[in-house]
Amino acid sequence: MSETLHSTLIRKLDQSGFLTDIDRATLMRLTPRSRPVAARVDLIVEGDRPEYVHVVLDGFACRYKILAGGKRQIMALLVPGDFCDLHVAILGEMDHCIGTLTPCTVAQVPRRTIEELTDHHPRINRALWWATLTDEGVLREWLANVGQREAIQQLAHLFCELHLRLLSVGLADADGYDMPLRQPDLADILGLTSVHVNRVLQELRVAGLIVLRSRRLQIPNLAGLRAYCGFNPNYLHLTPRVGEAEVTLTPGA
Amino acid sequence: MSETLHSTLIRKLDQSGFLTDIDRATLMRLTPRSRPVAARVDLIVEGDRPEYVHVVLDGFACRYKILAGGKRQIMALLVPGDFCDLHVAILGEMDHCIGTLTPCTVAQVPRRTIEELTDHHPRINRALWWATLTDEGVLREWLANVGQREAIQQLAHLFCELHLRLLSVGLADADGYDMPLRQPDLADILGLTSVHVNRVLQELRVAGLIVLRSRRLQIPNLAGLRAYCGFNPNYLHLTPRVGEAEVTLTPGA
DNA sequence: CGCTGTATTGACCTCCTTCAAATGCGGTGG
DNA sequence: CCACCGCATTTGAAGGAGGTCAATACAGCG
Repeated sequence: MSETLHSTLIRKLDQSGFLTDIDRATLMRLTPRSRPVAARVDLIVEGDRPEYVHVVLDGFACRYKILAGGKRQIMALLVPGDFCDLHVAILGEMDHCIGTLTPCTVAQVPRRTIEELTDHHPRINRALWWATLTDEGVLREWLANVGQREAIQQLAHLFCELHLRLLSVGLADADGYDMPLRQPDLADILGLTSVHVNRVLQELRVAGLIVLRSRRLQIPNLAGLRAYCGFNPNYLHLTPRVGEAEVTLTPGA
Repeated sequence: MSETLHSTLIRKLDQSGFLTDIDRATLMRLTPRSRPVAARVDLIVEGDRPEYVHVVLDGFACRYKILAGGKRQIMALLVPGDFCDLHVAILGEMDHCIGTLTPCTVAQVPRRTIEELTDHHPRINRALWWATLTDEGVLREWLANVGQREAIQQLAHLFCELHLRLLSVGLADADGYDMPLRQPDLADILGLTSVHVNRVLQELRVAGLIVLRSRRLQIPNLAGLRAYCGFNPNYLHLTPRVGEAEVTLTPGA
């Protein structure tokens, strides 16, 4: 199921709209080196200064921090195509951890290779900027989600976001996708307890907004779910063609 | 009080450690154009495609979003030296608003100038990357703050962060700084109500952790405040010299 | 000295947490 | 095919952090 570094990376960076054939050829010359990683394994921990930048080829990983008190906050979901740690190419030391949530395939690119790309290939540099800035857009939306929305709308919003992100990499279809995250993972994304996530999931089911069983999320009424949480996909900066079929933006409850 | 674009920008980007004299000379050739902006005024609103990148020279501004329901989440504080919208040079359309919180002086740099810098000046490019990635680090910490900490520790953490950030631009001293934010602003940063911020501020005062009156925040016991909220400054990626005098990292309560 | 905006207080409410136990489910071995 | 194990989900009861609404106090300022 897992794809190559080349196809994954090119599909991802092509979404920026900056690449030319020359750039794609440059990316094709990268020497892929990938490895399987089990679920719930750390790829990088806070304080590391890794020599490689990681790209997820298959599975779900996440950025997270453990705070004093032992609570975990997940600060990003990393799905196939996402860079785990472009940061370290610039900042040196990691200020958070990266771990798998499901079994993953992960590719490694030497830090020097990234530096070479940003220094000498302006359009690839811009495409990498684009990837970083869209990540930041997602992060901002998550902050708004956790800070302002009620639990039930938080969950609905997360499901809407994942739907579009997975669509853009061919891992979802119009009305659903595989949802391998467990309830405690969802809880640590949203700043809730897993108990409350459980109760709220049931509310969403009863409202007919989702069908979630055996690790598969079905969305019977996409427009309804989006309206319910006030979902506006602009922060993902996707090309218009990705799953924009019938976005109805009625202000949510 | 407001400084020039040149000195502000160079001080900021120099923190990355990437600039040479040549780069600084390049930055000196920028033609500054700055303007005063009153408090509570929008510089850019969601959906804009501005032709200028803004830099705060004086005062406090913020990134924010208004969600369906009218609630405001502040997603970043912009203090002197901070870029408001490097994003637009790459992403085109803004996915959030930027507004002043206090009276500000703001400089404008044409979008094309930024593109020219990122394309042809590798070390300035990296310095801009550094600025963006540290912003992202702050955003992650805010998410963890809002998602996992109790209100009183959230406030303490915010005060610790601001202390270091303002120290790094010469706007704080060892034991305090000017705090122009009103309680509703603090509330929208932390995902709380202003009523609750008020009550929690009093708790911090009673605990002897802060003295806050007439827009001035005093921190009588910095190590104590940091320990109280488990503050770890690593995410700011500051050079060691900035205010690291006596960071004591005892895990917070 | 009154005006305006911010800070403060009180009473009540509810969303979410906590703790602990029970249920369900996918796999495995007998 | 069934019994059993380990894991995730589900449920219940009770408590607490923070929200809501509305009134009051206060500070800076013309």
